[in-house]
Amino acid sequence: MKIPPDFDVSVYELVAQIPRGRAVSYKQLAVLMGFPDHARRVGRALAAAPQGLPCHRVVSSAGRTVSGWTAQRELLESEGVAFRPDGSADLRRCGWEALR
DNA sequence: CGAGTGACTGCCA
DNA sequence: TTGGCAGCCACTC
Repeated sequence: MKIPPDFDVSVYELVAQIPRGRAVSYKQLAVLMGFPDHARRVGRALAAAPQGLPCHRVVSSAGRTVSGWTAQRELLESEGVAFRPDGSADLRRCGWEALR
């Protein structure tokens, strides 16, 4: 499956829909948008994401915050996202579309 | 044009 | 449970 030119845009729109107090993994985003094998591509898209996008709500599948961005955890916590003692986001409780 | 790198994942020891 | 390793894709050197 090829990557459409509006792939990045789809990522942005999806991220913009993440409700406050929720977190999503790159893999989750890739799956929701129909590209389960392009989590890495999603990460690259977010690296170039425009300001104003709540990209801090996106973490790795293990719940790890973005490399080199320690403040991301603070932001999520201030929104009500639960974190584990090891410093990973609790996607089981605060995962978007994966909450149940 | 080949090699290296990264906001990733999943499998195996 | 934790750490190492191999696929993957796009971009830069």
